Amino acid sequence: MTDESPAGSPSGAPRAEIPYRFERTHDAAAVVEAWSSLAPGEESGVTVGVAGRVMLSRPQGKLAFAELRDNSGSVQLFALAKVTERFEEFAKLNLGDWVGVVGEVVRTKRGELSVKVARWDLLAEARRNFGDKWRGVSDVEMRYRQREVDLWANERSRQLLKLRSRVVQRMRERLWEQGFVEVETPLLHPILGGAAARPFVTHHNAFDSDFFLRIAPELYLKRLVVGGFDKVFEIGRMFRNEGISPRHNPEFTMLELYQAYADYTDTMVVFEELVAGLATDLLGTTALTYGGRDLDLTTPWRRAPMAELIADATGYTLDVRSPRAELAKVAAEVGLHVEEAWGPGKILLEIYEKTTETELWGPVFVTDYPAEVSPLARRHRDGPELVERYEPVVAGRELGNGFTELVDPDDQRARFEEQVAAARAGDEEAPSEVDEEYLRALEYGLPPTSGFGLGVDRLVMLLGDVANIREVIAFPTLRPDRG
RNA sequence: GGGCCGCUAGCUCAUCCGGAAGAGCAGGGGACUUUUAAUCCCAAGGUGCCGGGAUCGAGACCCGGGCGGCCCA
Repeated sequence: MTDESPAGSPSGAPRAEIPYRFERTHDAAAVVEAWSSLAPGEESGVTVGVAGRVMLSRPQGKLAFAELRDNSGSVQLFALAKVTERFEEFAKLNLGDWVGVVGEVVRTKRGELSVKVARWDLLAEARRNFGDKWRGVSDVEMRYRQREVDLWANERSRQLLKLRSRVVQRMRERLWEQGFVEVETPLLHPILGGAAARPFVTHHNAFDSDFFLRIAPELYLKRLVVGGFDKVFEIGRMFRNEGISPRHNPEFTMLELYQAYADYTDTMVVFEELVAGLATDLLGTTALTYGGRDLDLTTPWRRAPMAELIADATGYTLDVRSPRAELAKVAAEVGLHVEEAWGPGKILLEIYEKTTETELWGPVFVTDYPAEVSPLARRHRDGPELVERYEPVVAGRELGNGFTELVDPDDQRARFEEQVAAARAGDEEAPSEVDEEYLRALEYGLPPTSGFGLGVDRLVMLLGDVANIREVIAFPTLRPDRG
């Protein structure tokens, strides 16, 4: 179904040769805007060059009308046998054909602003059609596998990818304005690190060694802080070898940011101001609607410890210091299968994710995570079982993850060793060896630092009000169709 | 990984007690000097996702597989 034959067949009539370039003077939106006050039946006397796809065609004897669509919008083409060169051929243009047109801007008697075609070139022939001209393409599989068709057929798809582009652009500009330096760190990692996730593995031939596609840039970015970049960020692709769902794509885009001399209370402010600012830049407001429900991103956002939120949601008073047996009992009551290897912190986190996170509409910073599940975060100033970590939760999902960074090389080594032990016990999301290069960097001295990651795809979903991550990814990962 | 649903013309969809597969749009031919999903006439267009099975007979029923969607883990 993805390899259908070309629709119909060319008429066989000789087509003009495809030119190598076309001199465009205006895009469709510019024409429509510049001549908005032209009266019905009036001719502007100005000749323009426009180009795009023919999305509707209405030949009518010695006249022909067509809708020309380009990246900016649409404008009508108006052809007359007496005026338009190769009129017969123009009247036979197929939907989807690309044309470049030179002609005068006029408004028809019926009031439609048009370019009256004098000269024109076929710029590309559409040998395949672009779906039903009224209903477009709705087959979800086709929309994702043949995104080029979807983008022409569905305005909404185009809007979402444009929104994504503007989100990333404004994100960069805002961070630059705040003095953050944008950097790029390796995608090929010799050791797993920076997050808990199963990796993709690849192979470098010359070194004859395996590399992991990165699951997070965290350790490299903090090494740059050690090197003196006190405000850094990276926007880039991450790869996690996990299942696909409406909220997960195996490759996704993350902003990760670090600021020296700051703790987690400082970067929570950076986070909420960034997200609220982007909403204002792109939607003009922080009062959103998501999935038909109001969502107010106005700062400051609520901050609440995980244990408090669990108590609110479930009535259970628990924290990381609760006896493991008690935590396990509650976990079982809420339907979790508790594994032997889970300590109290892991059980508490699972209870939170199962019972509480999806119920949080937010925005809210869930704070103070168990140290056991946060190997890169600094222990809480109020007690070593917790760390100074937060996850901003919006619409029942985490939008990011941040913390006061662990700067003590001895504690970091101990945490790495716990992870390696977990990997030996079968945890496929844990690194199998201690990252000595990172520990060495910490030994050179990492000042007090805080940072966060922000899921760019999920942010665009939120701002664009869509439920499926694939809507905001140009080419989402699909199973190869070898049917 | 499990459950439910979907897959019919290039696109959007019908057909449904199991009895030789239809429409609109697109594409082809023709008419039409101000159209707006233009209209009208003509002709053409199918491996009913793939493979098995029961049946005189399957797009439809059964089994297996593929791809996708949603939900759950």
